[in-house]
Amino acid sequence: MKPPTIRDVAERAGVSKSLVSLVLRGSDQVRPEKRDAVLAAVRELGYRPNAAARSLSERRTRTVGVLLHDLRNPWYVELLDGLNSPLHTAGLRMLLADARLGRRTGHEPAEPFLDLGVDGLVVVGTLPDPAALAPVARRLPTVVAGAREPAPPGVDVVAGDDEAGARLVAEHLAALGHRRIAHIAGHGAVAALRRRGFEAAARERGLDVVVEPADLTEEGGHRAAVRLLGRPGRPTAVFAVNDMTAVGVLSAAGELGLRVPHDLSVVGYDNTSLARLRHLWLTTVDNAGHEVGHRAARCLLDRLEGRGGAGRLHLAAPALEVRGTTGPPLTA
Amino acid sequence: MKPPTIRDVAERAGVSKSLVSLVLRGSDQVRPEKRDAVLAAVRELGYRPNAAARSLSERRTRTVGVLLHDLRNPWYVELLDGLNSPLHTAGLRMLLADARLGRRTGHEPAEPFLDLGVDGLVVVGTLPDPAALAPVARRLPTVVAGAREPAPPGVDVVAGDDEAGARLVAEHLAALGHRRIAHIAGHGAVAALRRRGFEAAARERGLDVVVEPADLTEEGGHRAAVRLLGRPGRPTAVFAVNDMTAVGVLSAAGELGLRVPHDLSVVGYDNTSLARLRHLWLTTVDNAGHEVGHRAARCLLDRLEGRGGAGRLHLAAPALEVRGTTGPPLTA
DNA sequence: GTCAGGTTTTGGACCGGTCCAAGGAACAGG
DNA sequence: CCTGTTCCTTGGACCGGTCCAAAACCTGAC
Repeated sequence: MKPPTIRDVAERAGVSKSLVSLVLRGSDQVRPEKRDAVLAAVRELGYRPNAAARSLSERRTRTVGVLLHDLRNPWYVELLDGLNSPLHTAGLRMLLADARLGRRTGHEPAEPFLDLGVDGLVVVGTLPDPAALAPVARRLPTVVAGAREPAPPGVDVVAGDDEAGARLVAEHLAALGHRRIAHIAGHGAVAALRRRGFEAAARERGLDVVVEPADLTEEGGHRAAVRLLGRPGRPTAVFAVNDMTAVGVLSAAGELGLRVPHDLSVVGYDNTSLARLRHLWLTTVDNAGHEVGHRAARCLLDRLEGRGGAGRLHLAAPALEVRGTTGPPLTA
Repeated sequence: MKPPTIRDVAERAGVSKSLVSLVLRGSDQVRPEKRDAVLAAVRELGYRPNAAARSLSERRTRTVGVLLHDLRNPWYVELLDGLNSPLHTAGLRMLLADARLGRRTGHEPAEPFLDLGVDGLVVVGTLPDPAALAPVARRLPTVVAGAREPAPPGVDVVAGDDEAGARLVAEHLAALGHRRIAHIAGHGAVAALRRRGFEAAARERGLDVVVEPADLTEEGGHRAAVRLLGRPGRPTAVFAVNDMTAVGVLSAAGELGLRVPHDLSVVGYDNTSLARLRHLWLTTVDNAGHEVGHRAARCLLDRLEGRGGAGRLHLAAPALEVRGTTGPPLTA
């Protein structure tokens, strides 16, 4: 009835439990005939190693915790995919948790991971309270992926190069002939970088930039766009801090009777599935989520192998994804 | 250097490790002064129980595995939320895995959970291979949430009542005065139920129903809509099998010069965040994801407490969410 | 036939908890 | 003061693996 243990296997194969353990861990110090006997017994009994026992004695779990900022934001999906394959080939499994789901309980979101004894931690996106990460990072190899907030010492940060991505947008709009452009800005470190890159590149090209703050929602984008487009001397192009906000701009434009891209060009950021909807077909910036995930995994693996050192910053090159919401300005 | 164990705490508090264990498990058989001494020692040493050791000796992990069909489909987010709170109050943690991420390796997706020794399993959405669930379900209390495929014996199924939801749509369109309506159908058990409920309710009201097959993507919805709306005698309303498909219908309508809802009413299903975008503002059916998750959690908890029995089917009542894409037909 | 040297195999300690039977303390009644 | 209870504590076995030092087994050489 009870699942078989290594000792049951040993008895069946007529060897000691130590030998079974050796075989299961792939030692080459075992005579082939014994190995076969053990493997046969394993098969016959349907033996599965007990992960709890193993991690108890090995003092590691072969598991890394992945703390997601918010499952509702789908931009991280690609990142997870990139994270998964290097970890998997290294024999590590991923364990996901949503920082928001746990928050209600008042606990520090990474705590379950600490209790579970994961070997490492990947934080995806911006945490509600980045400072809370420090005590965890002291005990656990930690990598932050997709956020740019200042990280505790010894933590690697991997992210897309938001400043460069925003410059791509400015260059694209300038090349189309836009002279008067707006940026709908957000809060947080990532948004600040996007704004900075965009403003710098636009100014270098002598463009007029007006910045309007918003939160990172569709609603916020809509409100900001209404303010922006209702004023005299309205811009011919808008760069929104993310795709969600850009969708808000699109709906505001529609309500104001502006056709996109004829009367107004709109650019988002993140290349979420939203932007790929043919109904929206939003020009946006792809921030190389897969690449970010891949490099975050490599960073973590490095640290797990003992190569510690100070936290480094890795940036992946973003790419402009030109779709249907940008074109030359009306006056050009 | 090493994290403190229960024995370190015992030594510090001047008691035996057994007493520490009693205190930590909240026994009332302990004299208050000893309890305080133990708790103080725990605090001073920063002791955290070792989950691996605990599950090894308790023979359970206080963890349930949640197997997601596909992280890219966001409809399950609400469901997860509903799942989380009952489990959390029962002292169980959730462990997420994506069936697609692991599939590449050729392994059965629930296997990592088996090795990890989770106490129960929640399968969210339709699995690539439902039959693969049977061997797992024999070993583990299992609940399927949000799918309607036939489940192995002893597995509870919790889902929204898709047939009833689809009836709501038919009633809504009939009440608006539509007489000639179309359904864009999908594959799978859920899609079949939606189609059945819709057709039955429409026929009862003497409506003309034409059904067009599609896959469950935006692209598929678009193509189906083009076929449907290009023919003579086109319907005045379209009920799409899900929101994604409905968005495809919207874009097709736009390209054909049909205004929504003036020339064409469109209804989706799932009430995803997509439908809530004011740019789309899609009339849709909310399938009570939170409720489904909640009831799935209760089912699992019941089974964990030994109340086994045959698998039951629980249906949650869906609700129509009327937004901007439905209205009276032109001819009415 | 014995022995050195290498290869396989094994028993037992250990990882950090839980659990239980038995031991000790305290207190009431005789 | 002794005894029987009740209440609190404790030592030690156990969960199912890993790991290591020592034992057992070979092999070829002398």
